[in-house]
Amino acid sequence: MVTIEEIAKQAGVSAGTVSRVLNGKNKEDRPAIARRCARIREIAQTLGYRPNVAARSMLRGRFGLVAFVTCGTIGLDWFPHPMLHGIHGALESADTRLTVNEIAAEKFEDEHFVPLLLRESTVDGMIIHLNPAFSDRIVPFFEGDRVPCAWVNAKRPLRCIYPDDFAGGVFATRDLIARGHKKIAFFNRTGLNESWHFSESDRLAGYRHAMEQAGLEPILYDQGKVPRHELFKQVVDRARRALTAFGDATAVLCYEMEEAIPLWVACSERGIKLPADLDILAFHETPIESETAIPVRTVIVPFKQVGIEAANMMNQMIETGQRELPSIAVPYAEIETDRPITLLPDAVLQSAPAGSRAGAPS
Amino acid sequence: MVTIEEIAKQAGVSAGTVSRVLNGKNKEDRPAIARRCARIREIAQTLGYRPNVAARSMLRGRFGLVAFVTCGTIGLDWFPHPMLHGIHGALESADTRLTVNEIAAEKFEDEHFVPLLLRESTVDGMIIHLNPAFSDRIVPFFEGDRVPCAWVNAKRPLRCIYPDDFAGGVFATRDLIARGHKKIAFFNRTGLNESWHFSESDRLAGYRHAMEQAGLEPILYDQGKVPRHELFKQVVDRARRALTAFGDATAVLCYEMEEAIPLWVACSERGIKLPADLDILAFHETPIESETAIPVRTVIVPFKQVGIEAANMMNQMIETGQRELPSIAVPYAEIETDRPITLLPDAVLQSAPAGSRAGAPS
DNA sequence: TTGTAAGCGTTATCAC
DNA sequence: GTGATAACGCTTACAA
Repeated sequence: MVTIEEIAKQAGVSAGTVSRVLNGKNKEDRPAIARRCARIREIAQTLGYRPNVAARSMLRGRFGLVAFVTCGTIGLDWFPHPMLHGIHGALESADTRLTVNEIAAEKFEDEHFVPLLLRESTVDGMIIHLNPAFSDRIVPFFEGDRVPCAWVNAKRPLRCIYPDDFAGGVFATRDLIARGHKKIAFFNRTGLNESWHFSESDRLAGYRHAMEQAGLEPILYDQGKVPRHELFKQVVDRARRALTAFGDATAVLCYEMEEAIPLWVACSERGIKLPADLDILAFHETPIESETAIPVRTVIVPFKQVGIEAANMMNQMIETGQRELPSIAVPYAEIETDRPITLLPDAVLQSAPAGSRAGAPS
Repeated sequence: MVTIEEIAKQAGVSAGTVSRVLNGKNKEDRPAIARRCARIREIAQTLGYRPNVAARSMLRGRFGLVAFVTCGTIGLDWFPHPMLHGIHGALESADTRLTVNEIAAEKFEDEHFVPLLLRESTVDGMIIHLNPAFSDRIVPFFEGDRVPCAWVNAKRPLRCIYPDDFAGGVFATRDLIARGHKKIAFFNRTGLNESWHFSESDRLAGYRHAMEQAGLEPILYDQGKVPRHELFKQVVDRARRALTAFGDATAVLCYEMEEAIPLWVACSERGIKLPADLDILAFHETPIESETAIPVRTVIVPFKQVGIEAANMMNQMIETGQRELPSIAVPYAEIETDRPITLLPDAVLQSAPAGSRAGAPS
């Protein structure tokens, strides 16, 4: 590895000087000096010098690294990909790196379990996605830590960033109303008095609110209490019953894609054409139609923005030391029919010319 | 932050001693010594000591960090989630951390572009997922680097780890044959002499091979050259034409989920019942039926295993300095109808008792 | 603007 | 088994 020392030797100056020049801490106002600085930079470039982050971290007392923690179980360690995207982008803008840590929640059953992430000191903060299927009891484990936490897709007064699902329910319902629908149903995942995640009851409440404001009658199907482990079984059966319950509705707002697709299956069994006979709108992180070719419109859950806000909050906590930041409900803004996938035409990319970057021959 | 120095002070020993004890480098064979060591550990525990990874890295000359690089463009920065899972798990077993770096491929059009990842020295290696939509010209950019690379889902002689799609095609076709089918079609994404990714031509070749070996006639639909940017458009139209071309086939093997769903749409338009009238089998990373409720069986692409092998290869490169490792084709092994989603019953998790881990009050 | 030197937290070496 | 001490690569007073 190329060190500052080597550059210093080649340039015939001291390490401190190289460091200062490379970090732009010299004015370089006189030509002779400017030339020398240029030479130093050139040598660094030629040698392929890259500052050693570990050394820098020690001085700064910061790692420049934030963890994205997903806390689920195998097969349930799901997180929305756009969220990762948002987090990554926002951290990058602050020259911060991102490390990903999957933690199987079962492991916490062993009370002595400490994840790798917390066994050593490596990160300045943690952005945590606690899978909705898990109990909140893991929360204090992380909240009690010395390293600051922000929580995505969770809803508590402090340090949480989540989609504003009540507003989302209103937003989606108003879209259907604006399209001229009067008989609009809502297809829930669980029973109407149950909720497997706050997003479910919030979207439903938003729907109810918007319907009431418009003087329309809510149309619902109450499937009673569905045990957690049954949630993803017999979905088509439930969709068939729901469709019957919805009667002459002309539009259905679905809690998620997992409701929309079985509903569409049920429709196609009965010869109901979409979207002509029934306008299905569903919440999902990416446009359902472009993923599945099924003609369903999608209310885009703003997970990317959630990620961005979370990363920004994290940066703020790190910069200021503040921990008591209020939570953020991120508004909904998009309804999409199709995602314009832009595949690049056959060859757009230039290969990077050799020597165009810091990395040099080994 | 708690340092070794503080522990040393409290314990009345030197820093070196604390380090040795905490790293288990003492035999601790005599009771007096064992007791002292225990006390040191206890103090560390109470103080919530965590070794500073940056300091450790400097000594070791290693970061204990590997990057997963996804090189695509917004909306195309896709990678299979199970792969991340596999990489994460295998790295964790080697006490190595994982950092994720998304790089928008367009940025390479600027020849001076250097991603954050390569501007500083932070990782011991890079596992790269180059989106199939991109040109291979980015390859030398990374391969020329000082930091070792492994490539996932790419196919070259060295340092690549990819699903063995030829064998996968054989595997899937034989499954259909074993189920008694004789008229088995293959539904390709592009024209038969085109291929947008090696997996497409390999699966097709595997299918052809297995059919031939069984003395069966391949049934294909050649859609001619589909321009890249048209690939994901008019998919249902193409599926309708394909279905017509397949004639009296009783089973169809699809290149991917994006083929299977439109095909199913086309079937349902014509009143063809699945799986009774037509047995659809498709390649995908996770079971299609549990994701979409559509009755299609899935040949699981072994991306998780690809991730595991990649991480292992990376570890080996780091350990041994070897760079000329031969590529690995990972075999197919699973066909699934449904994924058993195990949602935990309502409360399984114990909250971690305070003090059960290194982290202590701040 | 420069060189010198101290120091970040840890580990390894070497006498004791 | 222990305690000094040096070293890892870098930044930053401080004095020149």
